[in-house]
Amino acid sequence: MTEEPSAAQRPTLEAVAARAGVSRATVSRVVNGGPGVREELADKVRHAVDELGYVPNHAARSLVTRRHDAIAVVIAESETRVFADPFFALQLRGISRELTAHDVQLVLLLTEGRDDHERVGRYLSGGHVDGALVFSLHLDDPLPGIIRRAGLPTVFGGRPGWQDADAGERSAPYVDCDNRGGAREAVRHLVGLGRRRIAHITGALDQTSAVDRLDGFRDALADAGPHLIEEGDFTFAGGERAMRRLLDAEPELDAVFAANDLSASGALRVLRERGRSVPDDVAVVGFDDMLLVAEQTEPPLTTVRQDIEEMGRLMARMLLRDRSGEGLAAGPSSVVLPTALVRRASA
Amino acid sequence: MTEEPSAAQRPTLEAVAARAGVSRATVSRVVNGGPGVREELADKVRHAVDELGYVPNHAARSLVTRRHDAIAVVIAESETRVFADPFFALQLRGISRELTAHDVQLVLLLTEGRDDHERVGRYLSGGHVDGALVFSLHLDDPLPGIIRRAGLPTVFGGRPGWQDADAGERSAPYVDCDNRGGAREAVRHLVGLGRRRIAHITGALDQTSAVDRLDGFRDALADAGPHLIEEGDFTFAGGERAMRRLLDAEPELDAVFAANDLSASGALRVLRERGRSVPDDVAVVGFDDMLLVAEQTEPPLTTVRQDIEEMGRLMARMLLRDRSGEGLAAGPSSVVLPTALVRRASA
DNA sequence: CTGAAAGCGCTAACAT
DNA sequence: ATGTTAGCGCTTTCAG
Repeated sequence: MTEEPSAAQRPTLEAVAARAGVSRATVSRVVNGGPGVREELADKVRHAVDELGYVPNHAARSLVTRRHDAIAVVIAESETRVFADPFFALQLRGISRELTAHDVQLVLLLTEGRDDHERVGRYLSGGHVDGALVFSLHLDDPLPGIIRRAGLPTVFGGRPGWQDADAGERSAPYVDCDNRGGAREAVRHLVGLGRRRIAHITGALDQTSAVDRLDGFRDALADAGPHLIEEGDFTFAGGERAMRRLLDAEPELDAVFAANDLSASGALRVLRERGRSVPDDVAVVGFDDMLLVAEQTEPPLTTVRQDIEEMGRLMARMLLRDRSGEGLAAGPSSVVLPTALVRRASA
Repeated sequence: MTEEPSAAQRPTLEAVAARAGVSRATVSRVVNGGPGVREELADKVRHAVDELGYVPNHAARSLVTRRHDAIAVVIAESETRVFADPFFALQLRGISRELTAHDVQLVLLLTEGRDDHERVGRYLSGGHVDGALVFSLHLDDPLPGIIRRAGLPTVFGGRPGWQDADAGERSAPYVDCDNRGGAREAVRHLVGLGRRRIAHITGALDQTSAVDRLDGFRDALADAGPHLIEEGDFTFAGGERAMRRLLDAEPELDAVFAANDLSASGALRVLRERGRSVPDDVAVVGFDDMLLVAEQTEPPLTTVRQDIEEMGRLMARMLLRDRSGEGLAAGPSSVVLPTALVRRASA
């Protein structure tokens, strides 16, 4: 009644050693692929391991090695966006793939606003994981500071917003796509189509991706009047709102570049409501190439593609490289991936 | 050069004890809220903890308590669906919320097909986590067996497909929504609208949710001819394909119930292509109430809502209840949540 | 109510 | 090449 019925006592290194007639150290060597064990003995050990169904105790191992073979993925995004947008899911998959290949576990930390930062900080400083992958920072986010103090190897997803000076000598490594270049290309495409009044629906401007895309827009259209730029927030509803304001301010507009596909999709909806045909009256370009959204809008969306899964994979790879002790000098400290314009029907 | 520059030696229980002038045992009691420590001493200890910035070493603790304060979330879904569908993201959020409240960590295990099952099984049996939440099982999935053998407390997301007999006396606890009842209600709604030729696009029939929804369809429409039922796979493309076949087989159909919103959305696209107006010519009902999809289709989708996030939260709660030793007799072993029809424009 | 001491299972020097 | 040994940091009887 008090005894745990199943989940019997798991065999220890000691038990394997006894069974194989060797010392614990030898078993440890075999299990961890250590060097210099006679093949004959190693075989015996492996047999004993199989027979007993031995699995190393991770806690005991961590206690001495101070490694955890686990990294944290922190998604610092609130309600609205995280899960309306398959973006994070794709990154997660990329990350998961890479980690799996290295037998490293993924601890997922979802934050729900500022209160959570403390909790996350505590966890990250708590020495439970070997590193962290941090996404979707906002400009005033306290997380980077917390992390730096914790001294935990970290790679950021998207260029962090703080000044490089703050970060000391080496700034934190990050992976991002070429937001500015992609935006520029999108707008140039619109210009090439002969559009003259091109508007922009921005993303949430407390994130560098939104700022960079806005910069790209301006690169291509230095003289765009302020009434052609309307702030959005990367959501569908934000896209709708922005599109309404744009149409009110500039009924003659003939193109719009939205900071992501979700807001482009909101814009499309408003354009339809207002009787503008796309792309005839108004051409629309998005950003992300989120298939679930871009392929299913009416009409399908011309957009700027970024390889989101690859970004995730890359982040994980950079973190693991760091972890394996290569440290400072190895490889570039940040990576910016190229984007590509994907033409569909909307522009 | 060889010294780790940051990440200095973290203080141990011992250090705190020395600082507070008490024994390790006392510090341990205070830190863990143990009973019977004089308030005066406890205060001293707490001060020392703060001054030193002491954080307990999790590995050391696990080693002796055999608890990990971590659970695994296993998503056993392949490429196609996991990340096309915000479904899992929502569940994850529900789970994360509940776990956070209990200071339990979430280890995410994404599988990529059968090869991965072994890896996941090994991890789950490896004694790294206190329990598991498992999603999206397919009928012939080896995972349940592996898990049962590992003797790990587990709650399934969605009714598992195996026969109860296999599972021994108590079958595995799960959380699901009332797929059958929801489907029935959807179809009755269509009938109430006066529709006479109602078709069904199923989900992937190796998952119980798809089978249950099909059963619900049949409950309401016992005499539906087989040419009115077309197999889909819960994807947009699957919905398109199925809709085409249905229209070919039964051009006169005036309604379709799709097993989820994504496939309903594919159906909508085909209906538009073929010049049928929705809902005038053909009424369409989906399942899930995935806002990203259902609110943005043209026209917006009438669908069956399930509270996905709540399902996640509930699963976590059930698992934690189990973990806290209440064991067998406490509470119902499975939960089926109600669904609700959400009327929009498509039916 | 508090302290002393015995491990939890494993790795990594250090011997041999 | 293999074995011996000393902890890693913590919880938990058991004495006092």
